[in-house]
Amino acid sequence: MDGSNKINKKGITEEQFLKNYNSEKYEKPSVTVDMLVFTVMEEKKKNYRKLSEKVLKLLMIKRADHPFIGEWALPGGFVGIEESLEEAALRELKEETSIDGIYMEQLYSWGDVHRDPRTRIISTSYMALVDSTTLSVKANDDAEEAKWFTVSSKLIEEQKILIQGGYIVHKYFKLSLTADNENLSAMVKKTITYNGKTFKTERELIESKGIAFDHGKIIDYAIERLRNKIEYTGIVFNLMPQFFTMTELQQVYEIILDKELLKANFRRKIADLVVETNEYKKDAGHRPSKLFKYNPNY
Amino acid sequence: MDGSNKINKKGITEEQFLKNYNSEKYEKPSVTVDMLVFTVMEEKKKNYRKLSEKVLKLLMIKRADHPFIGEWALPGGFVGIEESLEEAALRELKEETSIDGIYMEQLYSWGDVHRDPRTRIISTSYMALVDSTTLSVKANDDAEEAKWFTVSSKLIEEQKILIQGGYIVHKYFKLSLTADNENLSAMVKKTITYNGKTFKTERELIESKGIAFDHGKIIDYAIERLRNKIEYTGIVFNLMPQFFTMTELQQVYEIILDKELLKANFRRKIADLVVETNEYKKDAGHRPSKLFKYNPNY
DNA sequence: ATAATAGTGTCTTTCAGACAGTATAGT
DNA sequence: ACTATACTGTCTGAAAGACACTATTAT
Repeated sequence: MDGSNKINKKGITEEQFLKNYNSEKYEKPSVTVDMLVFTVMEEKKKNYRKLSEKVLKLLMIKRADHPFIGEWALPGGFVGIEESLEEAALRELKEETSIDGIYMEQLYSWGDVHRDPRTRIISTSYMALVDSTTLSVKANDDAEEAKWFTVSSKLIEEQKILIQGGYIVHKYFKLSLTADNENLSAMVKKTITYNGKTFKTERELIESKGIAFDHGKIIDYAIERLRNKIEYTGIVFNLMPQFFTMTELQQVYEIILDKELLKANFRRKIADLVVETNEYKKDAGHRPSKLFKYNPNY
Repeated sequence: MDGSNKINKKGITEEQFLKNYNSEKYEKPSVTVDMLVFTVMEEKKKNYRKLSEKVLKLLMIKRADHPFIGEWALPGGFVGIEESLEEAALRELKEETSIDGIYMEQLYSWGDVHRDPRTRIISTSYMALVDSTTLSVKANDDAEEAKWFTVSSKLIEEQKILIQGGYIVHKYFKLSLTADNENLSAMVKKTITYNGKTFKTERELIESKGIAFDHGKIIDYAIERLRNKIEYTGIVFNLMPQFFTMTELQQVYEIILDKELLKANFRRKIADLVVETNEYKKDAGHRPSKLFKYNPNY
């Protein structure tokens, strides 16, 4: 970048400096990426007329070795010395899911000193959103067991404590992951401190059942981000197939936001984000519904 | 966490496993933190009646050694093996500014392979917002020169290219940093790709004058985040003194959003975020204005 | 008196929330 | 005919945007 021949105080040029640079002076942490792969799947219908319900799913891997042997962890792995963070994340994603062109964004970097019992590990988490209709989870090479868990995070308690010149709010979120015979859970305590001047938000994992490392906290963070972003971006469409009905789209909003929406209002709100097609979904014992697709020109 | 005596396939217990764990199997990247310390300062008045104008400032350090010797960089440094990312960021912040209780949040982790010519370095950036009235930048210990630069980022060109089944949008942002006799700049190209299915956003530094490393890109990212967050959080108050007038608050919004706001509407919008006091600012050749403070109960 | 800012009132348009109504397939 | 869903219309109230008006100080 700086092609100059400038010298530093010791009279050394940049070329010489770089040749003699020793990055091993201090001990380095290890760096990993963790993937949060979300998708939406359908539960089977209860009767021929009813629509099928949708659920939010997260991909987890069963740990085959220490530490946390037998517990479930986010897919992920070490960042190679010759690959960027994003390349590492994409590589991990491809190792688990077979398709390309998946939406992915960086979430957060977790750097507590003792978050991994093996050694000092800093992990950057990435969230990926996939359309389950085009998805296939790869055969488990390394006898690695991968499974989709239904996820939900619910606020179960909130307390506000007044302190000198400010206050502290504690929010307790119960995270649940379920899959056929597996039931994992975690309790995350989110603390917002206002000291009369500035805010500080902290997340603490106060209980973790069957979820390895601090991954319960990471999952909770990801769900929060997903909830926020669905409100002001077109991020949902990454979870949808190319063609979908308005009701299907609304269902996805509802499971992510964890609340019911009014049909008429929902349609008005997202009208500009979609384009109608001439196709209809003629399926069950009721009126067929028009298929829509994403409107990228908005 | 898992106090069990489970053994893995090789018949090894967790205790033995951890004792024999060797984290040096693969070469590790170095990890640093970079601080983006923003504040708002006043330019002197033009006449006795006029209000002073406000400017957004960013703290930069002049590089005394290779690489990028003589150019300006964000304050930052290596993460110690026994400190968390956040502790490292707080330590760097304290080395530059003397006061505690500063608002700080993690922004993003930058992990391109060749972003630093010395060695492979992954950097996590943190944004800090400080109230300039209580601020003092520390004396420069290491003959390190620290300086506040006026920052601005402007969208100067936007082009949309239609491609097979989607489009690409290029946005060019011109970043300017100015301080007395220094004039730094960078051009950042933000590319949004829509391939008919998912979006991808990339940032590329296409020009950098006087700004070291990829810091131009990081600064641009931070300004975007600040602009977004000011709209839906109370983050601004970290840039304000305890007591302020409505006009002062509006000025801070205006310099961050880089657009003018209508007084009456602005006051209505933030009315619930502030509480009026009985104090007035009696200063210049015009009507005194009431002082407000932040309303933390909102 | 004047210049500059402080502060308020109100009109219009847009949007969110609530609810009620009509339409249409599959059995 | 019936059931479950598809789809539309409209009322209300809140909020955003635009603009005009009045109030108050230091010089």
